[in-house]
Amino acid sequence: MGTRLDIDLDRSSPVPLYFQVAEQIAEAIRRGDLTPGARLDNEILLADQLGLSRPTIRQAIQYLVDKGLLVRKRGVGTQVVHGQVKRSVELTSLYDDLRRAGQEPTTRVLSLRPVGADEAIAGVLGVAAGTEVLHLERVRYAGGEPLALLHNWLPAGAGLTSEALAARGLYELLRAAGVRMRVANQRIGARAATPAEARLLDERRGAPLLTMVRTTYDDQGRAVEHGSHVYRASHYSLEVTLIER
Amino acid sequence: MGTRLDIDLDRSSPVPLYFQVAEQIAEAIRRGDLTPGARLDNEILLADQLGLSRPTIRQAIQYLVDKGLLVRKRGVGTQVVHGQVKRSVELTSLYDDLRRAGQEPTTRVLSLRPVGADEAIAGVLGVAAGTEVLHLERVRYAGGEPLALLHNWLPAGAGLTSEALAARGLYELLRAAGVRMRVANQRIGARAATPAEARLLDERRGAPLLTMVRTTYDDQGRAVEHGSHVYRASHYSLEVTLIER
DNA sequence: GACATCAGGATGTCCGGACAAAAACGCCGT
DNA sequence: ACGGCGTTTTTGTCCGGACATCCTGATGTC
Repeated sequence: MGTRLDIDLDRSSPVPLYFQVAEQIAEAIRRGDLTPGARLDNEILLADQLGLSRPTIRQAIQYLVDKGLLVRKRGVGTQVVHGQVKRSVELTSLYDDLRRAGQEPTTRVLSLRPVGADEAIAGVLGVAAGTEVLHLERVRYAGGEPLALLHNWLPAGAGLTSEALAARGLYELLRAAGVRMRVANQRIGARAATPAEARLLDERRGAPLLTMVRTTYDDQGRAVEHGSHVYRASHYSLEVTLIER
Repeated sequence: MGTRLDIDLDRSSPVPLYFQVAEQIAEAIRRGDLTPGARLDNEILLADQLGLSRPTIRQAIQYLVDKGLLVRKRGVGTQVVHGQVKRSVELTSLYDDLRRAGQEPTTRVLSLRPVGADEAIAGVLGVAAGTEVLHLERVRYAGGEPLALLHNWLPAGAGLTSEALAARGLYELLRAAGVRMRVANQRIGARAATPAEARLLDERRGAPLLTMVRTTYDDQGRAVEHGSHVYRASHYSLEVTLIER
């Protein structure tokens, strides 16, 4: 039944076999070799064709099911999901999003200095009140227009400089510094622009702004970054994809 | 090392063993028996204690890692994640959220009738333009105050009545009708209230509103619901948790 | 012809074992 | 006292098999 996939495995590679399989199936879907609704061969047959065991195949398929690319149904089989589920959502920053959209974002750093954490900031970052944390204030531009006003607080000032921040995104710099971000909690709302915000963002006073307060945690659940951002609603919206397991 | 968990298994239950284990570990974390940072016994020991095999234990732990409750590190062990990662995000509706928050939501159905799908709606629902779809317009109240104006389009009018919608949430009704929602794509933005919206929501004209356009798909990737909603920004915000795998 | 029953096919769950790789620890020499 | 090396611990990956459960379609009966 199934479209005969040709998947080649490299057993000497450090990349796990299940991952090699998953990637090549995903690639076949992207390429269009596997069209939406197409049924994969059953797991046992697939395992046989590739010379792998069924658990390994299952692990590969499960990985793609979690990503929303495949759908399994007991007694029926495994199919490529119908409809284009825009794959997105990873832990990205505004900068990443803009870059991917082909825009050329620029950044103006308004402020970059250590401050004593007040009660609220200390609470979310999980440090004692009064501890020195790095406070960061930036304006992000895209296409020559101001887009967002970004406030961030970070526990350990990991060697961030104004120059680096002007050229690259915060998340990119943190990742390069070896920080492994894993969980982010975001609260999204809206409110009217204050006069100061309106001036910085080239909007009328009282214009609707999209607000996002986010705290990002690493592997260990330690807060690595806390941000309070406002976006020009007329120029930006957020996209989120949820997958129920 | 680990705090001795007592987990009891029911092998005659139809609930999978790995799920029984996962639930009881999660419960121990919620209860505080397992504090953040606490190390679990290693997988082999755990399997031995419970009389299960290692793969089963691994499946249980993996489930909790995916949910963001545990963290695994090779050579180290499995720990309860530090910091409270507010668990949320499943595919819920505004109604569910309010109920969980202890509020008593009410709904006024403004309109409930079949309409011919225009180009845009037909596109997102995956039907031919002009096909009859159910259009639904509601105002949601909480604590006696209007909170949101909800517009929805559904492909097959699955026996929805005004009475049912006044008493329960749309998602609840769909689930009860056997619809299995799995993926949702949301775009979140903000804009100023139109005069009509301001009147319905008891806001001033031009007040900032949070907007959300969502399309929900089932197992097969078929669209089951499309909604365009506006929320009073002064009374509501959205919370989203992202977990990177 | 319609409904109930049965068989086949597929995924779901679970077991037991084996080796690899990464991280932490202790030992030892300098 | 310090640094390097090997050992131990623990999770990561992979195998092969067994039975359960669910869905679908065909068969058979009324």
